[in-house]
Amino acid sequence: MVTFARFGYRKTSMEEVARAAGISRPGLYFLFSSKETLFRAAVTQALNRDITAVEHVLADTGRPLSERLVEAFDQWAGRYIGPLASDVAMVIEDNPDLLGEIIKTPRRRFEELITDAVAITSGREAAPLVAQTMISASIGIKHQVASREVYLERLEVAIDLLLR
Amino acid sequence: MVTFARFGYRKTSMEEVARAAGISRPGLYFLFSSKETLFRAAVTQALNRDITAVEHVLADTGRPLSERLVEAFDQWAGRYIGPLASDVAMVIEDNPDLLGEIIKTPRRRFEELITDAVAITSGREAAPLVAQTMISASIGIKHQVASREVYLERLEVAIDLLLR
DNA sequence: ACTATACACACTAGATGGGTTTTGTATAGT
DNA sequence: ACTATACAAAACCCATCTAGTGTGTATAGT
Repeated sequence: MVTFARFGYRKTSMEEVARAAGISRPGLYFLFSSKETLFRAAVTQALNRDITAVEHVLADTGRPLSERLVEAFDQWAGRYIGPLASDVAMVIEDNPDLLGEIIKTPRRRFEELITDAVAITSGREAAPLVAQTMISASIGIKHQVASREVYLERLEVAIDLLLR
Repeated sequence: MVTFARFGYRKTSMEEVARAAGISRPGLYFLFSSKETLFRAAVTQALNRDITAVEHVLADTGRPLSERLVEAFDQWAGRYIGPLASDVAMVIEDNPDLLGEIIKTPRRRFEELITDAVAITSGREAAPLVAQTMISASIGIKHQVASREVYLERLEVAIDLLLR
C-alpha cells in the first residue's frame, strides 16, 4: 500500500512492489497472479484492519461514547488525512472500477458499526439518521481540512452536537 | 456560465460565448477585456446571485428556521447538484488558480449568514460550531448523493439534528 | 517456495512536425 | 455601442514515430 500510495496504481510497477517487499518480481507473481489481484488484496487487507480497529474501539463500552466515536472515525478516515497519508486514500478513491465491492462492503460495515454504537443513546429509530449525518459531516470535514489534528477537532464538535 | 459549464473553461471559446450571448466576438471583447476577465465576471455574478438569494431566504423570519436553512443550502449548494447543474460547480472547482479570492469571499459570507441565522436558537457561542458542522455535513452529503432531491432529504435530517 | 534470467507483447512517454483553432487587437463602418 | 472583416502570435490538436518500460509467462536452478 505504501508503494501504491506513493506512485498511484498505474505508475507503480510490480518491480517496485517486489523490491519494497524484499522479494523478486517473479516471486511476487507466485504470490499474486496479477497486479490487479495484488492491489485488491492490499486494499482489502488495509480496510479489514481499519474495520477491526473500529470494532475494537467501539466495543470498549467503559469509555464515553463520544470519545469512542471520535477514535473510530480517526481509525476509519482520520488516519488517511495529511501530507503522506492522504495518498493512500487517493489511490483507493481513484480506482473505483478496479476495487468495486471491495470498498463498498467495509463502508457499509462501518456505517452499521456507527449506527449500532449510536443506537444506545439516540434510540433505535433515530440511530441510522444520526450515524448517516455523522458520516456525511466526517466526509465534509475531510474535504475541508489539511491535517489530521484539525479533522479530529472539528469532528469532535460534530459528534458532540449530533449526540445531544 | 452555461457555456463555460458545458465545455469547461479551457475548451470554451470566446466565439461560443459570444454566440450564446447573441453578440459578435469583438463586441464581447468590448465588454470584457479578456477571457479570464469574462470568466471571473461570470462566476462573481453567479455567486453574488446565490448569496443574495440566501440572504433573502434567511431574512424571512416568518417561516421556521429549519425550513429557511434547507432552502438557503439549496440555493448555495443544492442547485449545483445533478446531471446538468454539477458542471457549473465543476468549472468553478476546477479553476481555483483563475478565481482565487472570488470564490473564498462569498464562501465566508455564506458561513457568516448561516452562523447568524443559527445564533437565534443555538446561542451566540455555539452558533459558529453548529454552522460549521452544518456546512461540513452539506459538503459531505453533496459528495455522497447524485441528485438534488436526495441531497435535500439528507440535508433536512442533518439540519434538524443540529438544531436540537 | 522461491531466485535469476529471459522473452513476447502491450502499453506509455516523449519528440517531431503540420494543420487548425483561438486569442487579442486593429480597422473601417453603422 | 456595437458589427464585420482581417491578422499576427500563441496555443492547441493530431498523427506519427521511436525508445523505453512494464506485464505476464516460461524455464532452469536452489
